[in-house]
Amino acid sequence: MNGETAVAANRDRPAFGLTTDVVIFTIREDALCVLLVNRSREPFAGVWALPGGFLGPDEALNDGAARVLAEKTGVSGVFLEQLFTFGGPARDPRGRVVSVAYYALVPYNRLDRMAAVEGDRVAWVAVDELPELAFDHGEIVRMAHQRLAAKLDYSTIALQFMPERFTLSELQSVYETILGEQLDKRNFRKRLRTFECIEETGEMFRAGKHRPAKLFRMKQPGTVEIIK
Amino acid sequence: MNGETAVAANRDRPAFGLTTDVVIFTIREDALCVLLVNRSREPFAGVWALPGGFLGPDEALNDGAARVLAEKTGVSGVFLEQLFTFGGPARDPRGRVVSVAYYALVPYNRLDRMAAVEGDRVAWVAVDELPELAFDHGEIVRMAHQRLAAKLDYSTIALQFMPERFTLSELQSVYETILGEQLDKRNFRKRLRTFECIEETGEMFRAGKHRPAKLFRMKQPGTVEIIK
DNA sequence: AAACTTAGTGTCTTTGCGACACTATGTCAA
DNA sequence: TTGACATAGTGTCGCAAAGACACTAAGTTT
Repeated sequence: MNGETAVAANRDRPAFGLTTDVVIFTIREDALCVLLVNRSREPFAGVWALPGGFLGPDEALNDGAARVLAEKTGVSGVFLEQLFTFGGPARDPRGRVVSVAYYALVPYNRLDRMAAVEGDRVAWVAVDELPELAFDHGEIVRMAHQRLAAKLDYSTIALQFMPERFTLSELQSVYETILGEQLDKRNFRKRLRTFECIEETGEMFRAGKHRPAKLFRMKQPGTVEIIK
Repeated sequence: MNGETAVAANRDRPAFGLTTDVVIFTIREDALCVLLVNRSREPFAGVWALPGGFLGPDEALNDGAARVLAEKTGVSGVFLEQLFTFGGPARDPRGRVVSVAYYALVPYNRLDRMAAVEGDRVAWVAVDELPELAFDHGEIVRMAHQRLAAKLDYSTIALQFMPERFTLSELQSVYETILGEQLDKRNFRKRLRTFECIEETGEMFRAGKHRPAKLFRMKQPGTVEIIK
């Protein structure tokens, strides 16, 4: 054994491999999508998996997840939260690897340059059209989706998908996409008003051959408030 | 380096120490208490800390937490859930140790034999009278308490503190202790009825010089239901 | 038997949530 | 220029859940 370890390992204190895997969500064409990577190496070569990587010896968990996010998308400063830690003894055939899973939300307008990065090895895939994933990554995505949907009910997390300025119809569409059901326009806007988390910009958004929509912005971008 | 490691460590895959620390809650004398251990060894010798231990090389995370719980309390089969993973690079002066924190709920009647175990080294301490704790354990307890209180609102988790048979007043007292506020008796019972998770046993409980109370039991002991 | 202690019960009001339909304002084509 | 079209924007009513609120019931003790 010739590598460096961050802590001395012995019988009482075994050493573990530690990775952070990140479920990176965005919304594309009215579908909730996650970023997948096609594995080039064994184990699971050729199989789709979550982006992830081994944690650096002096790296905080959050920083490791943020690094994975930045490496794959070039994006930073977006919503990123710890999801759950997966550590079954048999989850990685290489040996004992524990994964601290995170999930991130990326506004759809921040993926412009992503097309360049995308090749055969990286793809955005709708969560309801997932292929078989490597390791236990399918379970991780399910849990992340569930957590995200639950948070819609009691927080303003959906705003983390929005660009700086957006219309109320766009925001409603985000809710509908994540929840997988249609919402009533008037009830949706009534409830939004009670949150008091967005405000009019005074600008209008023109698209297509119809009435323009007011543009809104978050009052406190980057913060997620808990509702009620 | 002469110990066994569960995965080969090298520059790309550093190895980490991995512990499970468990916030063991119970309710004693109308106070929400956690089990603390007085550390006998450095680091933080003489300082109170959460019970915890290094994960075995072939041990699942849940199993490690259950083992810690059983070692300190002799109790098993109670509510035990993963809370959060703490992995700051400087949280343990010995080196890089990542802790997967769990929390457990122990019914107050299952601590009878605990007095024997208790000595200078182990104690139940009310959460609002915590001393300074080792590592980042103070933060872990705060997060666990917050999670527990939040779950009262949307699940039947409080029943996990109850013995097999209990009165409605006892159950209400548990809610009040965790939330830190008084509840209205009639509204409390009305809401309980809608959960449909407990039933009368037909027995009565006599205590003191007053009217006896009906004894109830959970319909499905050991399960926590999500409400609404 | 009177005082004491906790158990147990129902109504009314307020509030949040869901169902529901029409007008407003722009573009485009005839 | 006008009529057709497409999306933006707006308010009421009914119901169900939640909160405020006070008295009677059934034991024990003196």
